[in-house]
Amino acid sequence: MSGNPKNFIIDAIPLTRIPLSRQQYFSYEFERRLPAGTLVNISLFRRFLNGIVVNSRDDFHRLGNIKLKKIASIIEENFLTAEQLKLARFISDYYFCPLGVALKFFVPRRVKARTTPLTTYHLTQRKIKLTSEQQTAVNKITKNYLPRRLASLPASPGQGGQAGKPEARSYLLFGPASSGKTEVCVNAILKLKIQNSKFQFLILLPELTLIQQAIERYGARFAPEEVAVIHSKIPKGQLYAYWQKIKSGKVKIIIGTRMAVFAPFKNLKLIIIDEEQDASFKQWDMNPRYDARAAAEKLAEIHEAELVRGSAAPSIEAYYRSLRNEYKLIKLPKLRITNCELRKPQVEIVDIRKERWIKNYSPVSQKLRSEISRALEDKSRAFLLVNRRGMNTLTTCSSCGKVLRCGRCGRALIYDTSGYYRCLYCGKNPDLFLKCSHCKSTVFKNVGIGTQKIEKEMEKMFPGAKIKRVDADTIKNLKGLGKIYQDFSRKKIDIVIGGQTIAKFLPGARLAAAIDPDVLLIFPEYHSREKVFQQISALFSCVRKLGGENGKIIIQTSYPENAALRLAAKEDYENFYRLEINERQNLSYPPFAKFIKLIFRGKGAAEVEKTAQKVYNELLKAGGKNGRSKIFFPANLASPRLKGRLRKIIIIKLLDPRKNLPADIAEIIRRLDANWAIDIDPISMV
DNA sequence: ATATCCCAGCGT
DNA sequence: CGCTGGGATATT
Repeated sequence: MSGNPKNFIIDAIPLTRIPLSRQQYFSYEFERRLPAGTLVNISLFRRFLNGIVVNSRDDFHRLGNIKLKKIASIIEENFLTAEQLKLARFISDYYFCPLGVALKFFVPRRVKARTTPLTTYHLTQRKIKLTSEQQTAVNKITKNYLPRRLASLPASPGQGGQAGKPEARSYLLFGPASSGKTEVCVNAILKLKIQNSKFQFLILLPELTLIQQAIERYGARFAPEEVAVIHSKIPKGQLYAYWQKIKSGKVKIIIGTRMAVFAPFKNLKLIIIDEEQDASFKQWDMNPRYDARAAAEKLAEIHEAELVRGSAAPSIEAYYRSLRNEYKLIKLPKLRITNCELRKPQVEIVDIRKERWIKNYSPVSQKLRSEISRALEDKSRAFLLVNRRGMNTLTTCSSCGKVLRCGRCGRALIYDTSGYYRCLYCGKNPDLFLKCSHCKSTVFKNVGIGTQKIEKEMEKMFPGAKIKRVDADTIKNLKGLGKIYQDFSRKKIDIVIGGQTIAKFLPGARLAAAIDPDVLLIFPEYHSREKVFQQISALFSCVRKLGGENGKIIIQTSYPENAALRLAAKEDYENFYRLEINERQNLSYPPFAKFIKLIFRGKGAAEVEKTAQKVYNELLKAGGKNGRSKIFFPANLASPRLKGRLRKIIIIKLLDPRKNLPADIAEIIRRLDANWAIDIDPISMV
């Protein structure tokens, strides 16, 4: 007989991967109850690891001879808050991630900080008088500051609203570049801070590059010890110190990237998601593949906090939801800056095809070239936006310029390393000897301009100019970033070449140009047009930062008639939205459908083929019944081989995104082993 | 993470 | 029949 009634059974989640098909907790013996959230050390199959207590119960006389191991040691009682446990559960359930893996992200490495953080702020506490529109926005955001129970939100993001109207506690703050969105947020925070000095505020940013200016704008209003900065480059010890100060309530404002949602907030009252449209909020490369925007929404629900999504070009999903009153839409008027009226930047769409007629084969048009040299003469600066996606080639017909497209699903065909043209979306491989569907030509051109190519071109064209290419390598450390910022401000750099985030990071440029938005425009993704719109909108914010100066924007393209480009050039978001939402509805894309991406990674081609086929058949059987979902045949990826393993992708499209995932499909996904990557609401489908 | 079990393939 | 290696499995 085992089991001692005087003891207690403690259920704990080991911080490791337990297959989703199994129970996520394991039971141990201990002489007293332990509060949920306690960090313990437990033995699990001949090794010791950390775990989180989720439940304690009385022991009982266990049948058979079931022996439980003892909790090895208690590291810290009440280590995780009840709110953190709730959020971890949500992430685990919604994103099909083992609970122990999700919890890992809530547990920082418990090490002493080597140095005390010494953050210096540019204390530019200039008092700016808000416009009446801005003041109204502040009032709207803060009017609900008293805790009020929220009619239960939909359990999962992107699932639309309830029949009954929920209290507006989520806002979409929509205003063009320099319309004062940050001022509104700062003032909302200050107002709430006066109401109750214990309130905590969270500012989420999509990328590291944007952290510093957020610290300057938000952090300056708080004492240095009330500010925490959370991102992956913060040293472990310092991160842990911040974690403790957030938990104790000492820290009042938390500025960070997506991982900041895991912090142990004590009295969270307002969450601001800046650059709401940015896809970097979604973690796509490892578990949990969560979207910080969805997590923040859950976090706001758990803490009964206000949530503000801010953007100059909101995501289609957010705007859609605001029109359905799931978010309250707050619009700031165009072209108004706090103290001076701005002239609209001159925007020019340059038809790059005409360059070929005048025998210019450079990726830089005559027009852009002359604008750059004019900028150099004026000693003003230029920013050239090059999509890093340029690595991916797409193919155009050399004689008519049409993009090669898949006959089955209409997406652009991509030249594969194996030497064939493929549709990476639906897996169809067209004929070996392709003909252009339009003009029957068999001569194609693989398109793709990278940052290096433009850098070389600039060196050739402007030998005296100071040129800086900013890409992933440069962003690796914060010091390098700071240097670029300073060099650019002090005019030590004339031309910067980089991606979209650099446009938002830079202190502004007189000339901003999109070198090749076409790559993005015809990229085989349902949201490619949305991305293009966002990129052009980033050029506007880059140029606007120079205050009253008259800026210039150049967009190079082979599709000057393209509606997304033309509306972006006019900053006409509403019409772009109308166009895009119709397309999404007609073709059943988000927010009218929901995608799930399953990727299998294996060694041998036969095994990969077989496994993918098997799961595909199971899914077909489960989902095919009611016509509510569509399962795409296992396809190859843009890079079929990765880290020596072959890969196959299965896309599930749920046609009724507001309904819960069908139970039989969920069950199949739960049974997939560790060789499968599960991505709910994926950003990319290739 | 890793001991253990199971099975295929091989040699005697 | 026994030995070996590889792969899947379970973990309180």
